[in-house]
Amino acid sequence: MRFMTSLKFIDAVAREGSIRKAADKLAITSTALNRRILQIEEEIGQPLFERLPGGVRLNTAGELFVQHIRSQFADLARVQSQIADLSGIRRGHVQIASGADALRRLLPETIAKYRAKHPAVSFDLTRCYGEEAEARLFSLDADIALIFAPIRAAHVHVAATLRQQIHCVMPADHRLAGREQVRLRDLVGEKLVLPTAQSGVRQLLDTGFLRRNVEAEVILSSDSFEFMQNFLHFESSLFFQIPIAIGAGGGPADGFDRALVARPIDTADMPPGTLHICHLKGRVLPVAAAKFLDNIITTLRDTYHQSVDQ
Amino acid sequence: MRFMTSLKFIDAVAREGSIRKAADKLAITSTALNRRILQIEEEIGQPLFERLPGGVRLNTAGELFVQHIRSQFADLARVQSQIADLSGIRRGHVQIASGADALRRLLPETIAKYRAKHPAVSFDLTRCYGEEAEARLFSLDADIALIFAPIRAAHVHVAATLRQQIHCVMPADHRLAGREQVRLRDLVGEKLVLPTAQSGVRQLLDTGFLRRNVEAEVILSSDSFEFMQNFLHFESSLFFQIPIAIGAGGGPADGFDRALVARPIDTADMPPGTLHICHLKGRVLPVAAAKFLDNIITTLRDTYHQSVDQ
DNA sequence: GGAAAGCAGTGCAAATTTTGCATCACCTTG
DNA sequence: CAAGGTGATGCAAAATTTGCACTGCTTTCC
Repeated sequence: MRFMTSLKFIDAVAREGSIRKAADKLAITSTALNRRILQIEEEIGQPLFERLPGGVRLNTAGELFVQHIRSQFADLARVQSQIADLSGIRRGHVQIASGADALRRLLPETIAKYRAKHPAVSFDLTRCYGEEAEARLFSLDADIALIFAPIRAAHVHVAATLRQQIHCVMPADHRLAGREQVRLRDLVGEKLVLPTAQSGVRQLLDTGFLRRNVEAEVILSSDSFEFMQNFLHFESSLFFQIPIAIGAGGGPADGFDRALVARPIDTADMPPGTLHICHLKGRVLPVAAAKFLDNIITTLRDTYHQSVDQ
Repeated sequence: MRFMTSLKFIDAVAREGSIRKAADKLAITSTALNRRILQIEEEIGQPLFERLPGGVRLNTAGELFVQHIRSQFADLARVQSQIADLSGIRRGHVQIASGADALRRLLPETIAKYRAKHPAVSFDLTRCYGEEAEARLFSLDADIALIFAPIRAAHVHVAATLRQQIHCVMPADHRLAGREQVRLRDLVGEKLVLPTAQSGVRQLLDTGFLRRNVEAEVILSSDSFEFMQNFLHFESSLFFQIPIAIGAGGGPADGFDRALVARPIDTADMPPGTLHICHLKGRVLPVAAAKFLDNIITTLRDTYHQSVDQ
């Protein structure tokens, strides 16, 4: 997109915090880049960057302008995707910010299914926690966010929600494996492997332990579900997941080998958490992203036979 | 704005319906313009214009793209205005679509008052009827619309409303001039001068006559209030206006010389109409426009001692 | 039916703009 | 005080954009 280069350059400089570094990334000389920026600043009538000894930084005007630039890019992507759709070819790029939960089963499955129908659509998956996901929606670095945590910011539009009870994952021969449900007090004395504090699952668990006055023996915190799951094979312990991470649908490879089973926490001890499927409020998504969002929602509805929309 | 030229060119061609004509307006050769358009079409990957024997016309993709372009321009204007505001200087250009009513007194007064405080803000006033005003908001050719008629389109956001009773304007020595209010049946046998059919005032009057079964003798229809008012000096007749057009506040020149008086229609015969002060839904107005909108609303509130907001 | 006038598209050379090199002035860090 | 980082600037080369002359097409008007 020739006519957007100057704007792209400004965005790059803002991100890098240095004209020379940005020039390297953009494969031009710093002097050319410098002059483009000076020219635009002159056209705007005011500087957009503060010149610091170690580089440049956006000033207030620059912040406003860069935000404008980014929304332009996002809107251009939307228009392009819509135009491509006119000729029957769905084309585009979908950027998703998601917690680790949805990245385990839900997104791989849903994306593969979608790409089977529309191979010209590419995806970008970024794993992050609630707050960062919201920030990514705002900075237009993400089209869609899947957040298993309360929504904080007002600028986030929740397209759908899904209630998910936390499950306790344990070796198949564990004393609790026979139960239909697990009570929190059953976990006393058990060695627990929990997600990091930023995770929505962890926050729910901590609240539950606190309220039920259960002393949890946390032997390990990790942000990797894969690590935690594999750890169970070496040291007998418990970890926790929500159904979308387990793949309750029960596909060919359902996330667990035979040696592990998942049992839900009793809802009396801990209410289900909410998975939020979101995009930026007021934003019209590119066709590819909008349709993929629909796909996620119908997939979830079909899999969990729950009302999903909001 | 160097970096917007290509987009400005496309917009111009779309408006003119011909590359040559647009080139004339833009003061470049048609060949240069032609090639810029071909280049952008190539970058988009699809033609934006249909080539007709008599010129060019946007195709579906082009419609989408041009709409995107226009929203970009509008948003850029917003950002520029916001940046200018940062340095204390309010700068900008406010585009207003308004019925003839508000153009008589309300807007001249309000704009002059605003410009006294912010002389770097320029204005563009376009007189038009409800439907066109809504279209102008949508095509971003207007920031603000003042419409004395029902709002039809869903994309219009009504920032404020003001109830306005239609007044009957007559020579000061007319037999009805003594009344506090005028009933519709009093108008039987009178020679009436009415606004054109598209006007909101006319539509209210027609409805009223129909409902009260009054045979109105319309000797003249016009879209010019000034013409109608002056006509009364030559042939004794009645015409109709709403308070904002008369200047109920009663400034130094209150729109009428001594020879004319205005009396409201009895609300039992005809409910007051509604003046809608609108902008495009979901749009963030440039600072200059947003603040001017506030000014209109406070002016109206102070003048008419009515609750104005909605 | 044919000429005239309108339109968009194209090859080629001139004009303009953008780029890169060398270099300056400035600041921080060691 | 030197070294290494930053953004800014003069000048010539490279790249792009522009304008002219012209083509091929269609409609319109005589």
